[in-house]
Order: sequence, then C-alpha cells, then structure tokens
Amino acid sequence: MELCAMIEIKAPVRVRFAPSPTGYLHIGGVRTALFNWLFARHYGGQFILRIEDTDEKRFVAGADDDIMASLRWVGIIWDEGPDIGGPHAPYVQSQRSDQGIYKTYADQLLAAGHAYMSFTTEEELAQLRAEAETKGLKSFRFRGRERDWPLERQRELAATGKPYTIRFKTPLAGETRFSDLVRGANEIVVQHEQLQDLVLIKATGMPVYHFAHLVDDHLMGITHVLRAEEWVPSTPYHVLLYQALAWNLPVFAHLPVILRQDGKGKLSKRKDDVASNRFWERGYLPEAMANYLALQGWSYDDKTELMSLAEIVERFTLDRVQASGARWNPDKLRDMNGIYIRKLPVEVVAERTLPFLVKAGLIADPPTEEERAYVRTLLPLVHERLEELGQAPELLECFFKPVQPGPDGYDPALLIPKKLDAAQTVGFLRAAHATLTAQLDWSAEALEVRLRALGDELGVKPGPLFGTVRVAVSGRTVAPPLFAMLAALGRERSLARVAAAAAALA
RNA sequence: GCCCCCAUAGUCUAGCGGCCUAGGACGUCACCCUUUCAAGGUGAAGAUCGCGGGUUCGAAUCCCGCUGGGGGUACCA
Repeated sequence: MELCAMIEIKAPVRVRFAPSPTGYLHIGGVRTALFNWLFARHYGGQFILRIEDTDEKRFVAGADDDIMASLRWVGIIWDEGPDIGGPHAPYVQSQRSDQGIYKTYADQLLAAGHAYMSFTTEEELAQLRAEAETKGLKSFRFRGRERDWPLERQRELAATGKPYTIRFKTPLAGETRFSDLVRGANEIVVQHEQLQDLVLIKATGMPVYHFAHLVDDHLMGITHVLRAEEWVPSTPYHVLLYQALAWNLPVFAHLPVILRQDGKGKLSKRKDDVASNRFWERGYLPEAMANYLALQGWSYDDKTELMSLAEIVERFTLDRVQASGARWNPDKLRDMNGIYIRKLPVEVVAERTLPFLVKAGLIADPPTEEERAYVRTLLPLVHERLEELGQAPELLECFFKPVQPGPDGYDPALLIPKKLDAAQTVGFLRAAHATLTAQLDWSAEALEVRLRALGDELGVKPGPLFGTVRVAVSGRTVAPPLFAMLAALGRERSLARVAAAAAALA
C-alpha cells in the first residue's frame, strides 16, 4: 500500500535525457532515453533532450547528430531539444554556460557560503592523492584549505589571475538520505564524511556535470530524474546542492545498468559491439529494438513480451522497473527481430531489404524498377529465414551472381549426396537436365510435379535428388525451397547451372 | 581499501506471506512437419528461489548477518 501511494504520479510530468556528445550512443543510453520517453508519454508529460557537452576534452564533433539519429530510429521524439528549441532554449550546455547561467548560481552559492574558490591545481591534487595512497589506509577526501577563508580573501587571490575552481562546501558531518522509486521504500543513506568538496565550476569556467545538470533540471522544470544506476553514489551531492540552493528536489529513479554479455561489468563502447547504429546497419527493426530494450529492466506481466511501442507506453510504470542489472542478450534480441520481420508484410520486407542488397553490390544504386520487382518475387523465399535484414544478400546472392562449380565457385563435392558417388550424381543431374529441358511450364508447382515424377522414375528418394539440384542451382546445401528457387531463377539459368554441375562431375 | 546498490534456471524475467508440486521467454536437446535450412507444432532437461539465522500457524516473498555480483570513488559524464 505504502509503495502504491509513493509512486502515484501527478501530471504534468517533465523528464529529460541528457547525453554527452563524446561519441555514438550505445544501447544502454538508448534504453535510458526510452524509459524516460515512455514515462513521459504514459503520464502525458514532456520529454526533453538536452546536450551535456561540458567535457571539452572528450567532445566529439557531430556526436550530437549521431545521438539524435539513434533516438529517432527507435521512435523517440522529444518535445523540446537542441534542434527544435523550446521555452527553455538553448538546450546545449556549452551555450548555456556562455550565457553565464551556471556562473550565476555558482556566485549565489559563493555568496551564501556554500561554495568557495579552490586554488589547488590538478597537479597538486594528484600529488596529494598519491601521498595519501602511500600512507595507506584512509581514502582520500579532498577539502580545500580555502573552504574556511573569508570570501574577500578568495576574491583577492582570484584577482591576481591565479586559476581556481569553485567547489561545493560539502558538510563535514551528518548524513543525507533520499529515496528512489526503483529501489522502493527504503531510503539510501550516505554519511557526509564519505563525501568531499565537489568541483562545481572547472578552472576553464565550464561547469561540471553534477552542477550543470541540476541547474538545468531546475530551470527546465524537470519533475523526475530517471537515469542509470551509476548515478546513485553521487546523488547525495545533488540533494545537498538542491538544499543549498533552496530548490525543490525532483523525484529520483535510478534504472538498472545493462551488463555485458559475459556479466563482467557494464556495457562499454570499446569492448562491446553495442553502438546503436550498428543495429540498423545489420538490419534490426526499430520496433524490435524498442521492444527488446523495454524488457531490459521492465516487464509487463508473467507472459507478455511482444508489444508495440503504443502498448508499452500504455503499460509502462516505474513500479515494474527492476533494480537489479540486466545482462545484454543478443540472442534474444535477434530472435525478437526475426519475429518482427516475420510479422511484417512481405512487400514491406522487400522494400526494407533493398538498401542491404545495394550495399552488397547485388543491385544498382538506386535499384531499377526491374530489380525492385525481382526482389519482391524473391523475398517470399527467404522472408521467414531472416533474423536480420542484413542476412538477405547472402541468402539471395545466387539470384544475382553467377553460380558455378570449381575453384572460382562452389566445391563440386557438395553435389554428391550422402552414400552416393559421383557417377550416380552425374546420372541424376543429366536426367534432371533432360526433364527440365522438356519442361515448358516453369511454375514452381509444375516443376515440383515433374521432378517428383523424375524421382519415381529413377527410383530415388526426393531428398538426394532435390539436394543435388539445389546445390547445382544455388551453389550451397542450405538454400530456399528448391522449386520456388528454380521458378525465380528462370528456365535458362537453371538449365545452364544443372548442365555445368553435371559437366563438373563427369 | 572505503562507500552505495543488487541477488528466482546459462540469460531476461513473473512472483509483493498461503493461489508455487515456482509461471513465461531466449538459448539447449528430442520428436512431428518436411526436398536442405528455417519457420511452425509438441515435449524435455535446467532453479535445494545465493548461504545461514530469525519473525510467522505458514516465507521465494518480511528482518538480520554472510557470501557473491555490480556501481561509485576525476577540474569525465
């Protein structure tokens, strides 16, 4: 009961996703954005996109466009953001920093005695840390010596041109507690002695995440902060900062991390193949990705897994978000993608497959009308075999490229069915060639009737006979159904390939 | 090291004190269908609900400890 009361959510809800443009967005980021978006939509609120580019060193030009493309791909649409603006523009922190927004509040904290100018340089800090380490035992918690100086003295030193950071005067004693919707009713308690004097504004004048995000969240009217679990340890700083600024706290909900496939740590860009654009490049459908991602940490009930975005929006609530980490499972994603591909009308799959065939060089760029039509006739043969659209080129290759036995093509040994020899196989192929040459009706149905009859005439089971012809025609043992393949390939090419196969073994 | 979070099959999860002889899905295996491969159908294996204590008539569900895993510990986000 208590839990229900706590998670009752009143509109209007405003949430944000605030990525840092340091590279492409990985799948974990997409998940976090998705949960924010689902939450906003479920409660009829707003979802805001904000670019947090306060890290000048790791900034990657163009990363913001890449990130936005990833979000749009899975169907996330923001109500306010860097590209479309909004009542709280700009939505890019470097621009907001230029406007002096963060400085204003830093000054306010300075004046109120909640912050101070720290003249300790990064090098000195590194040395202090190293010293603390050699002395062993105690962990290093930095408190600047200037924290007790009068503000005037700090200003005088700053006036000499000595570089400084602005640090938060974190309370030395006591504790901070806060609650988290995902982690339930229990409050998280942190002792202040575990904290240190956090940098608010860097020596460059740029704010640090901990400060900038909070100023913006307040200014932008963010009501709920849904972010990944890795932010839990720094939340006490944020709470303290809200209190120092006399601002209302948003509601926190820390989403479970997505763990690597082997379970050893969270997903990382360097070690894991999880860039979101990799998935559309390989032919994942955004609807499948959204569905899978929604299930990484959230569930609807004990049975339902396949849901459209609209259904997920309707059903998404935070009380069904899990606190424990979810391991990245590409097998499950692939399976789900296959289901979504099969659910799509075959003409649509044909259309969506075109770019992959173009990229593989199988058809022209852009595809001609004939090619498009041909792909439409081909797709039913592979539709249900596709788990990634990117597999289409390999499966359809034999319809666009020559197939021949020998060093430049397939291994002729593949033609010979199990327990049979080359001589017998040549017999099959010649018989098949003769039969097919006489065959005028080239429909799959007619071909099937004719070749089954041939099997009876030869006294062979369908398996070996069809298998040989399959290899002759496609160059591989695993291929779409034979008769449809022959029909799609056409009379001439089929006959030529069967003849070439017979010749190779003769 | 210190702090914080988490803990149901290999994986994702359902479960909010009796409906649980623990449900679903991925993966695995078998069988059916079948011209190969898939898809589809049927079924199986796989969880002493991490371990140990409590609380209770009754615990996967509540409490404590332990263990394990994860996260954090930057003038990164």
